[in-house]
Amino acid sequence: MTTNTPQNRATSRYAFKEAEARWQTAWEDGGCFVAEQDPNLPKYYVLEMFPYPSGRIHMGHVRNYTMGDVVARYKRAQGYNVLHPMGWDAFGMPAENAAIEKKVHPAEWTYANIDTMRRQLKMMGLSIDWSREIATCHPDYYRHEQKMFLDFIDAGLIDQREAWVNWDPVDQTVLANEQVIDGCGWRSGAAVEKRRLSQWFFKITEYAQELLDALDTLDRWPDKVRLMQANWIGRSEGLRIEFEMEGRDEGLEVYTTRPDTIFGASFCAISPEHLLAAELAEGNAKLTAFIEECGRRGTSEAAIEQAEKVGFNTGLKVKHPFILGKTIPVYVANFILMEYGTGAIFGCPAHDQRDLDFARKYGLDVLPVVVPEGQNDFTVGDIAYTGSGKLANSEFLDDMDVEAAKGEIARRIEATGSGKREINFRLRDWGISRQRYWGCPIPIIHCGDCGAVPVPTEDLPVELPEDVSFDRPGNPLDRHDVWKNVDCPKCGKAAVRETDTFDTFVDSSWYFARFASPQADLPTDRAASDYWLPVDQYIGGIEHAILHLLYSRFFSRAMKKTGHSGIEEPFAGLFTQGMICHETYTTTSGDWVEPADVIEGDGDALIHVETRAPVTAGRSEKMSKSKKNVIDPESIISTYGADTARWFMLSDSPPERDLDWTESGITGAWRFSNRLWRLIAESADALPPVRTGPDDSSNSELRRAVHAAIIGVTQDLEALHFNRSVARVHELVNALSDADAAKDGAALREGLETVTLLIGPMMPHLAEELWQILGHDQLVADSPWPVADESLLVQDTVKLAVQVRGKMRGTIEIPHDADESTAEQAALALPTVTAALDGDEITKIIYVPGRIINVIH
RNA sequence: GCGGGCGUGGUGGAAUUGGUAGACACGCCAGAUUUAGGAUCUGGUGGCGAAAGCCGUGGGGGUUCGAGUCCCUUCGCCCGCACCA
Repeated sequence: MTTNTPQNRATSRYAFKEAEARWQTAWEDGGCFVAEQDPNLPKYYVLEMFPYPSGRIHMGHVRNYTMGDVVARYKRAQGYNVLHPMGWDAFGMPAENAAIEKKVHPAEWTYANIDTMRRQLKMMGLSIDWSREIATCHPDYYRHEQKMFLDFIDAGLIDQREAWVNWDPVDQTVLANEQVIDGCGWRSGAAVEKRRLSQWFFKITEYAQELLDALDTLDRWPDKVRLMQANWIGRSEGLRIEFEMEGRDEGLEVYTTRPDTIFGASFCAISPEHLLAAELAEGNAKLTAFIEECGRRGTSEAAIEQAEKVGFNTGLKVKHPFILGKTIPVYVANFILMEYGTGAIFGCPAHDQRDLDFARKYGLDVLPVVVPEGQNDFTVGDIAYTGSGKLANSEFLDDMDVEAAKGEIARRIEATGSGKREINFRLRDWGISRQRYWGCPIPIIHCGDCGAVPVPTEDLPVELPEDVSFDRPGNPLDRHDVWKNVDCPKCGKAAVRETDTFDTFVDSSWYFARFASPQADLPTDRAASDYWLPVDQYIGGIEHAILHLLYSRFFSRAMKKTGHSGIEEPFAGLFTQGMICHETYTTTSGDWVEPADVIEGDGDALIHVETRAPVTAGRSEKMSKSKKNVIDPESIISTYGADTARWFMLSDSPPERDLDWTESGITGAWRFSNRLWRLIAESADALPPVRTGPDDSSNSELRRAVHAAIIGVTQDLEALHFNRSVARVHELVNALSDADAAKDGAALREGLETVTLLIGPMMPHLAEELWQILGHDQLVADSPWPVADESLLVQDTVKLAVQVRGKMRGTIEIPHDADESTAEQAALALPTVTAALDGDEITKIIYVPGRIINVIH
């Protein structure tokens, strides 16, 4: 203790380094944040998306974990039994890239990163139960994942089939979509090919309807995330139609959501991956080349849809089902997805933009069959018409609206037996096979006789072999003969292990459940998970709005079906935070410059600190290493302290929006924390002693400010509006700074104690320090949240805005329960009002008690 | 291409959800003070105007007694798109 004599307090600044370390030790020694199951206490499970151990924490982590920590500490103060754990999403490609580039084993690299990042997170003073830490790359974690996979197989939730991948012929490896740049492998530069590989799938599509319906129950999720998931699931009601093909026995099955436009059909198109395309390509070199060319695109939907729409006329024709004698050409087209519907469509160019682009390119007919109300001479140019209207050029459908026409076509098609109504989903099954080393091994053994045989439970875990090298292309598991070659568990013959590993999304789809019982022998301890689950507040980046969250929702259902859990929805509350941005700097030659290397030269011009070359400030962008606009959290915490960093993260920017990192922002937070420390350290000795009984303080104005702040901060924290709670704390501190310790001692003590408790979740170290200075022995971490005395907030009079014809003309102060005539009289007595009326007759007066009075003339 | 979001002073943002636009903070201006500190304190600060006042929430239009908030339209920027995590 160095700061506790009055002299020191008055003259020194807050010694954050020493204090933060001291309070972190106090929390740890007291076991403050160790969560224990207690059925008598209401639980609250706060979880932030766990980090990938990429090396060091970044500002996005600081923001994410600060917000979660505020919620955790606030809920703890409110009397909840809080679970707030931390772990590592530790499998993934960067570890393998490091192995290739830096010759370090993925495990070694990963665990070293975890050590660094754990140490950095601990510097932040988070209220985390570190005894529950898990890492997904540890066999103690992934053995349970393998067990659940086997249970999922038994429950019929798993499928094995072929699927397309991006293949790099030089690196002999499968590429992620992000590794395909302009159709070439990111490392080798070789043209990417598409290959079909046998892969494992989770049958998430069986839950499509349920996952869609249950979105309505997630009332503490952002609407936009629910909407994005609903669109992703993409339920559509349409019609499957079989067209007769000329000169062939079998028909062509297409799926359409616009059967009403069938009279406008001018072509059919099938996916390059369609079986018919493959059949026609045999002995047709041109078509084969076309299909191969399509295969050189990436597999991503964005790449497919953005590519210019091209097709290949197969020469085949189908018969129009309703126009006798009319035939329609069949194309193979690059924009048809095999995964959706039947992999074949009929194109009606007038009413679908993609079809229109295609038709214009190949000179196909564009016949409008839906005409907007009142436009009889309607034609389509370069923009397809997708709105409502009346059917035209469509024989028996003419003059119907779109919905009626859809129904009529469906009825007629079904009557002929050439098709049926069908509900389709855009959602595809979740392919989980990854041809990589650093992931959870898929516990399957392939036997020539028995096929794919699950590894028996007693043989789990299937551990990754450690003696692997990355000096050759391809998956090291594939060439690890000792690990790979095993006996078939069924028949005992020589067999080989599955060398694919799980998608890392599998790891992150159930970690929240593992935190409830991280040491359990089974994947979950049901008593623990039944108590703690679901997660009450989940916090993370918007970039996970779809995949991670949807997969976790599926996994919860699968775990319920297999008895591993009792819940369907994993995350009762969800909050998605914005990103951290920073100004970018470039030299005249366009190279990025780190903020730390930029200084002001002569005048205001920016220059490079060493080369003195001129530097241009660019727009603020998401912090990224490639743009060199990152600020290292550890250096910020060392310089300003964890509390200052946390306070800045919470200030100003609404948490769901992007936050601009600025030097002035962090120094502003730094000054505020010192100002608050000084305010309390300097007045502590002049205050009356710690209260023991009811408050009898007299300064009601000050007390009103204090209790209004309690209500405001509580509401704002409850709504996760951290920036507003920060503003309210500022307001309270401003009010307290104006108070006189000699005159309003008791009220001031109440106010200072209150503000200390209110900042507790946000600046926990400083709060402990101030609480001690104010004479308390107990930790803030163990203290209850302040409760407002609402009776102090009742005011006798209210200030009312007075408008004349909606224009603000002044204010009046009247009793809060004043009747209309009192308010009117007061309003009309205002000189600004009489001036604005200018003698006109009043036609109407609108009086909204407590809000406004509006005089109309 | 499809889907989603955002736009308010010099800056970050606030606005009880249709009722006094700009809380709070940064910056800036003026002053004070000093143990010269990553200072502190006091006052001012949306724009135009001497003032009265007028104008102001990306642009245009509409609904309403009243619109930052609701509707239509338009522009700009950002995010996601299934093997990144």
